[in-house]
Amino acid sequence: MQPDRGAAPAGQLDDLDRRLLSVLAEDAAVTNKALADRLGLAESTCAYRVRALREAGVVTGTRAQLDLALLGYPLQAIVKVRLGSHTMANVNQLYAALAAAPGVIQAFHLAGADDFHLHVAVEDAAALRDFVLRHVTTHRVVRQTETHLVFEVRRGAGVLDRPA
Amino acid sequence: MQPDRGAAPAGQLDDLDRRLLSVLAEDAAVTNKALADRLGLAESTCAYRVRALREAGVVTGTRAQLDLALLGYPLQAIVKVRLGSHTMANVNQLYAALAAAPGVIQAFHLAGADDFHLHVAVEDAAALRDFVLRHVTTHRVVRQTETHLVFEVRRGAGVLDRPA
DNA sequence: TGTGAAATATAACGCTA
DNA sequence: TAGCGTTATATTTCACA
Repeated sequence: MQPDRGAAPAGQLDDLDRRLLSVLAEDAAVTNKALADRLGLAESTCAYRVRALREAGVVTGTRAQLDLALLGYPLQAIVKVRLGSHTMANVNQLYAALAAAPGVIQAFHLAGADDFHLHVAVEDAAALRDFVLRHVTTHRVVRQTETHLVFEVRRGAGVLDRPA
Repeated sequence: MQPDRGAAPAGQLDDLDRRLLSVLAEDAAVTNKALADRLGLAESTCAYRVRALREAGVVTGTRAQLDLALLGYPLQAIVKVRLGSHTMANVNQLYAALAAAPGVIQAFHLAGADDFHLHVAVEDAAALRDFVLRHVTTHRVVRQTETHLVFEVRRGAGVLDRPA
């Protein structure tokens, strides 16, 4: 068992870690050499820190980002879902079903009047209607839905670009 | 519901492309060899298709996914924003400012009563109040905001797991 | 589709401030 | 203790046949 050489524990991220994560959050495919050069680090140091961040669970994975319009799903919407009954079994079961519905990008479980917000991508308006009728309102526990067209989604600044 | 054929990029996406994208969407760091093995392709063929998808713009990039709670931002919220004036200049300028605000993960521009939904991650309740007061309500064009705690966010099934 | 050269990643080590 | 430079080894990528 290797004694850890100060592997960055989850609670103590320094500014260097934040800059590393900031780059990786934008482009996870960057090579270790390029990353090291960009931050003025030695390659060995850079590789070590990145691995430590991975092992600490700060980096949970890497995902390819897709152009949904090019894939044939140019229409996006937010579907607000309100329940009639809030037993834990109802909520959990519905949440799983909604998240698994085809076309759902993200499913938010919220506090407030709306129980869930579904961010969905579909082919066209007809497909959107079909989605709601088929995968949302069919559940008996769903009392009400409200669907809003998404004009545009932008990635935000994220949490890393803060003043240290 | 038939997906219309007009929306596809230069090369039509076949079922193989969808399976490639499905894997890459879950783990962009998968090696070409592993990806080829998993789909029963030759490595060179697999590499060629992935590159073609990249060049076609279907894959727009790869991003590291971070554990926001471990980073020190365990609280997430949806901030609904309503405007008082909807001139194009107002909307565009505000949208840019909101998306650039620290802590914003995603910014949705919507049709309907709410103009924007901001998905934000913050340190605690005080930071959430601070975020709204400092980066949202300070803009004169903002008429009203409404903030909802996010219990949980789940990744949805996405658009690729549909019946072909 | 297959192959081999070049690039890259990984892990270990001693050294330095 | 954290960073650096180096080494050796394994793996991956990419152009070309």
